[in-house]
Amino acid sequence: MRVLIVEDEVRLAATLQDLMEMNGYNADACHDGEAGLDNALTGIYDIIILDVMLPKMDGFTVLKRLRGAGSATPVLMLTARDQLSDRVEGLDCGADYYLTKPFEPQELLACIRALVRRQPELRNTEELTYADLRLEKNTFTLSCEARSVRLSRKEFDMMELLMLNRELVITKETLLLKIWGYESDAEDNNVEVYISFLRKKLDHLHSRVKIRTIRMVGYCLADPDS
Amino acid sequence: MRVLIVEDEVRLAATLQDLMEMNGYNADACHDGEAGLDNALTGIYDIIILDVMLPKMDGFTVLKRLRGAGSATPVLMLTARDQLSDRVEGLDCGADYYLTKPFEPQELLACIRALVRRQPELRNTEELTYADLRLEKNTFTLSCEARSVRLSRKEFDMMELLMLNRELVITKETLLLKIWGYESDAEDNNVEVYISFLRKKLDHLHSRVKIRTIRMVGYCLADPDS
DNA sequence: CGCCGGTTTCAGACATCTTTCAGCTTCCAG
DNA sequence: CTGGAAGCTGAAAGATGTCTGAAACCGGCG
Repeated sequence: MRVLIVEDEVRLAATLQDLMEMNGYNADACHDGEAGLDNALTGIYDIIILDVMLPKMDGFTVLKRLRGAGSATPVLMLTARDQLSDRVEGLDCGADYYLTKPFEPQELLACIRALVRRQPELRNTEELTYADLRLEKNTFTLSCEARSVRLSRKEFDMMELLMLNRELVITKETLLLKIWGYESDAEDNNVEVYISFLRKKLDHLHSRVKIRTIRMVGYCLADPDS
Repeated sequence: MRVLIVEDEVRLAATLQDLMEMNGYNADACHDGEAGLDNALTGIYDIIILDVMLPKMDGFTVLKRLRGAGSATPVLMLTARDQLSDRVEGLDCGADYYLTKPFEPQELLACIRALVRRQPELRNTEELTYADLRLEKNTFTLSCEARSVRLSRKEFDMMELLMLNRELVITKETLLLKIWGYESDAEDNNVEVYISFLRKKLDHLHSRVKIRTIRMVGYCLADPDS
């Protein structure tokens, strides 16, 4: 789960980023509207936290452009201004939630949980299942029948993406962006290595699920018995 | 678009109902938790506006039961209480938005628009069919009845062109240009080799579709049963 | 500091796709 | 009927993409 934070107060942005990461999200931050829009448009984020007052381009404009480009990523607007007209404008531009500073970390987290819950594909159930596999989100544990193994952070992220996509192919590019982030210099081989780790663990679990390679395209899960 | 209003202050409920109807929604109101839950469970509502303090069953309980019953209808919680713990509890029970009284009608309407705006994105399962064949674009898979084979990149490109052209003859030159590109030194024989690959795979699929050769011109698909 | 789990890097093995080529068949004109 | 052009196809070589074990790296922790 990857969160983009667009907030010009660098210290607050850093605090938010820490808060998110402490709670199991991957988070990137940027500090002006243009960068925010660019990053948001990559489409790799599941949630965007957007300040209203920003250098270069204000939050409303960012939001309008983002929606104009067809993105449906949930956006949580964050601002010191508490005017009614702002809130209405924010919501009508396509924001999904409006939180006014100062706010409690707990409230922000609750909002995010609420937004995530709304996205059917990302629904934050405690566990995710596919065929004979069960992925427990809170313990990073993958199990099959009685056996189970612990996954590392990146193994988990990758398995989660694969399980969410089910039999739909997911490209290496997408995996790279969603797991390593847009400003990482990781390359295809990193994905391959982690796919290999996961296959080893699937083997060890004696799961019937396989990770299928679609050459030149990407990967997807396959359940031979279905 | 049908809205359910669950609010014990009868006058406020009536006002809300009017507000909704003035804005093009159908709205029903009820005044205690039990009635609210019953109505909500009918599943006919697109949005539920839910007060927290209610006779017979409080709003949190209504919400929990509603979610417990598997309903995913967007819920906007409405209350005079502004305590952080309430807001967090409301959101974590499954509310989608939390509005505190007093609020402006405009804000309520904006929230509702924001909740309604969400719509599930369509799954992009692009496929191409011809007679008994199905070509899946995302997995490079060609199938016929229960059988299926994977195509390589060039096999896929060629099959796609043939299927797009249906019974229309496509020349070797076109195939060369479209598949190998303008400045490739591939020659006719490359096309022939790939046609041969495809024929082998069609055979293997037991498809009734044949690739017909038109001497000196090119190729096209043919379905003998049509 | 040294250990540890997690992550990244790298190189060689491996698999698959693509090209090439030679020998074959088919078609048709003379 | 015959020869040559056009088309087909199996095999092998060449190119490219993917897998994976091992080692290096790294940040946190005792």
